[in-house]
Amino acid sequence: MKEMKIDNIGDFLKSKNIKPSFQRIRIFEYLMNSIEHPTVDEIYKALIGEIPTLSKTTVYNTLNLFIEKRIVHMVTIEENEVRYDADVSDHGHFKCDICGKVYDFKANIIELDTDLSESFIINQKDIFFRGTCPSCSKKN
Amino acid sequence: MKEMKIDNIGDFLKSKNIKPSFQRIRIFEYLMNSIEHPTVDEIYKALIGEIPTLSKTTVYNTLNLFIEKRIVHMVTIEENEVRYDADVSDHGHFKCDICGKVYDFKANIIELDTDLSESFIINQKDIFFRGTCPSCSKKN
DNA sequence: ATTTAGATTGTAATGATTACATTTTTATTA
DNA sequence: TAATAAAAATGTAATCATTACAATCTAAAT
Ligand SMILES: [Mn+2]
Ligand SMILES: [Mn+2]
Ligand SMILES: [Zn+2]
Ligand SMILES: [Zn+2]
Repeated sequence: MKEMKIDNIGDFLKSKNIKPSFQRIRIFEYLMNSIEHPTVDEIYKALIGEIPTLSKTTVYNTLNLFIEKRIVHMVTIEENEVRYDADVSDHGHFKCDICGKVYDFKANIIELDTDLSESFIINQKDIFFRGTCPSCSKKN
Repeated sequence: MKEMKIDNIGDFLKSKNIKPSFQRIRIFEYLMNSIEHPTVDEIYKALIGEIPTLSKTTVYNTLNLFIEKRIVHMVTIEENEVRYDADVSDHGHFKCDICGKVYDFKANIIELDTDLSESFIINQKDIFFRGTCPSCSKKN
């Protein structure tokens, strides 16, 4: 879930040099209001009722465009499928190995101390934790 | 590449409650001596010459067992395929978006400041950076 | 109205991973 | 040792996410 509310998604897309087609607006809106980092399949299933002509390929194309324009991040914490996130601010992801749910958390990635030399150009920083979430550990 | 050298892989596997079959020893040895975080396919192709009866399924089964026993980590920085790492110490991965190479780097993950509550049980911490590596940025 | 670029779609292909049944090897016990 | 049981290894086929590619549609520009 993107924290900063965007009032007009069409204008926002235009400001990023993306033509705001109906499908693109709805896909971004859905992603922006999701908390669960949906997969392509989940996005497709959520919108096919409202946009009966939507194809999965369009969802793929749109998300790849959003990633290229840096308004969406790929989340690869899952092994076999990619998830997407409209919150491109620095934050970490926690995946519960029991229930599979993915949680956001704040992390001070900028101050993280590494031995990477200056000559590495860093475009994206991701932090993934795995373990057991509070609600799953309570059940034991 | 695992920094701490293991002199006898059979004994090491036994100490982790893993029966040291020939295939398991060779797969772990290959992973331990690799620097490139190989995929299942790369491991299979590297060993099929020496072990002509090896099947890809065995590589999958073996790696899943190693992960369960916590002597190998999954590296999901790639979108469509999982990579594996016999170095289970805390370190980060940098993927070059140009040449696709994956680099290790040291990172002080333990001191990373997060707002995750105490009730999250963390089993694994991963840090992934993306960008352009020095040798690729030199070419521009 | 014509042209052109971009947007959308569908079909088929690819490629990673898993399910499952079978065979082989190893360990245990009579 | 021989019989039995458990674990390891294998192969085939299925599943599923993703991509390639060609075709169609839309909307803006001339
Ligand atoms: Mn997130
Ligand atoms: Mn590594
Ligand atoms: Zn959980
Ligand atoms: Zn590079």
